[in-house]
Amino acid sequence: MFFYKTLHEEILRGINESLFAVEGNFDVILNETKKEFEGHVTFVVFPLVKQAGKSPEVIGETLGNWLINNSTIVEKYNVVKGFLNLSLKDSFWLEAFSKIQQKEYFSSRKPTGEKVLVEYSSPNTNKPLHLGHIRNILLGWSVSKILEFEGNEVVTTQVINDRGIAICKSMLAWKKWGEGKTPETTGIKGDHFVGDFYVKFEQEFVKEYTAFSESEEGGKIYLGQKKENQEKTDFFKVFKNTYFNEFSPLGAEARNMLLEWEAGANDTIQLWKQMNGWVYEGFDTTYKTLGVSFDSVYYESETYILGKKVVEEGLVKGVFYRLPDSSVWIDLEDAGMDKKIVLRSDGTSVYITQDIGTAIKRYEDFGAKKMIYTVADEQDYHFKVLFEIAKRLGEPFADGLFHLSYGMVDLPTGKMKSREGTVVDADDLIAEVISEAKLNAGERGELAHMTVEEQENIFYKIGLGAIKFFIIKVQPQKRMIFDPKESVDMQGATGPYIQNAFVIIQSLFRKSDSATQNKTFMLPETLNEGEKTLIQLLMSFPEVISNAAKQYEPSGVANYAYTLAKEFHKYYHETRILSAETASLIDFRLSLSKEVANALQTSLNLLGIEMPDRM
RNA sequence: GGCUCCGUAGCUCAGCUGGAUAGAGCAACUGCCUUCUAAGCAGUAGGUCUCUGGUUCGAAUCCAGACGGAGUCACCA
Repeated sequence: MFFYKTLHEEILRGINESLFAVEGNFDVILNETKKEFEGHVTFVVFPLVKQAGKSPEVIGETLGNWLINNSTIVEKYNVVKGFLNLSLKDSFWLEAFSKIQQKEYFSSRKPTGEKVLVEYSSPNTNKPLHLGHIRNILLGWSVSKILEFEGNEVVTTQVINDRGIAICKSMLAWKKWGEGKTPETTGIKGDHFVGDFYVKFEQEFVKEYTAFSESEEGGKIYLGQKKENQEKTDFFKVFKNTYFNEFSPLGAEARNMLLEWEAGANDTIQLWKQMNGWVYEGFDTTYKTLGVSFDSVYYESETYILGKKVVEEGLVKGVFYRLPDSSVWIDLEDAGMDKKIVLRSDGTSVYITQDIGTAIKRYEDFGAKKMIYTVADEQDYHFKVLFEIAKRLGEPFADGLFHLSYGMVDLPTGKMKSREGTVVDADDLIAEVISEAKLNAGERGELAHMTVEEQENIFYKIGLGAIKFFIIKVQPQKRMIFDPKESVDMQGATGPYIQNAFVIIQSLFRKSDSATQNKTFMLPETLNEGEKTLIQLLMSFPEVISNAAKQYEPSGVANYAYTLAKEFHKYYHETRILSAETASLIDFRLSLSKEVANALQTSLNLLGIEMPDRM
């Protein structure tokens, strides 16, 4: 609120001189005046009532009067109940505007010297990315951009779950039914290709399981193990996992493959590398389309051993303890959590062990004392435990760990379920929203003169702007309902609405007389309310970004950009810009528009959204 | 059951470091393109901010409890 520093001081002086002596540091809190009242800034006088010994109205009048006579900024005031509404002089707005025009205003802040690592995406390699990943990726990316803007040195990273039974299922299915096909020979994107074999495995497994449940052997098991009054279909719903592990030939083959992988069997490792390679190619395409990138990547197949050494050291320090069956634990009950296993009795590591190891490895690699994990809220407890363990191990980064938790994405029909085929695929969604942008643009005809390539680029920016804004405007901690129909909508509070405000401004500059552009203009003597509102919004830009950085929360930036775009649309409608009364007024309005465009573009860039020049 | 998160208009969401008569968008209805891009603007209608208590001059916002929804409490990840 550095624009209001002088006003703060003046109000404080006013209280001292017209009401009573202020003791200590009294906090003058200013609010923006609500639209339905006259004024720009409101000072609430209720907190002064007791000390002043006067009614709120009298205090407001007294202070307002004092400001009229002594303030360099306040032009008018009015008092409504305990609210002192202040109208500020045009000179104040113009001075503020000249600060906004300085180059640094929309550039990233001076380096803080702080290094921050941001983890996001972190998928499994057995299926393509879906809507849930998109929310994760957009959040993580946006937070990394915002932190970077605030002067932090940011390292983006992910840890890929590239091992385990899931990928073995895909591998087995490909081996059995793949007929040597590849993404190249089929023209299917690599991650989808591998995902299709995962689905194929499940289909074959279900066939096998159905046959089993109808067989004589299955019948015996049902009769022998069923609970009282349990229907056969209900029993076999629950029994599926046990069947996979204890009876299924396919299950046995898949598990055998996992054992071979762990033993380092050559053929299996080759196949594993081959299939994961296809998946990574597919992921890379999607990441590229989404406009995100990673400075580093960790693989669970490499990091899962890392934690073990740490556990051994922690045992010596007494942070962990070993049970007779040789499993290793940590007792977090005094911190309000449970006991947690960190090494299995067979000496292998569990999920959290890897995470401890990975965190330490990352600290060795990058020396970032702040690490942010973008992971869905189903893992809230996991990260609470992880961070507590880091603390007890005395890791230097333990206090800088943050779980950027976000709610799951639901569909209007309910939860996304891969088994029921209701998962929204990332690539499909992106394609859909781009073609919707194309459809809309076709109706408008603004782009008719451009080459196909230029047009495609614009549809892409608009489509991605729509989807990204739609997801990022919702606060992370809230579960969100994703309506595919709404997400491709480009009217109202959407990415394209904001892009449109930007595009209109670009058009103004194209149409304005180039001789008058960027010339130093005479400041107009009077500003209209729309101009003051825009300047006031531009003034709050730094605060919006720094709040987003402090809270690791980009939704405020999205909402800010929308508010600003809305005010601009309104201003544009009410105020003539290119045909203003004087040349200098034209210049001023163009300059103001330009700063609005800067604010919109900078804000949306921090959300990973690009601006088209036309649409 | 313990813990965590969520509950605001028909729907999707803002507002939450306490301030005025709780705001947008969508959907519905009315106007506005011979004037700078109508992906726009203006308007009508829509509310017991889940409920109950507490703190306060003042509570959607803070605290406690209840109700409803979700998640989690694995030698899964």
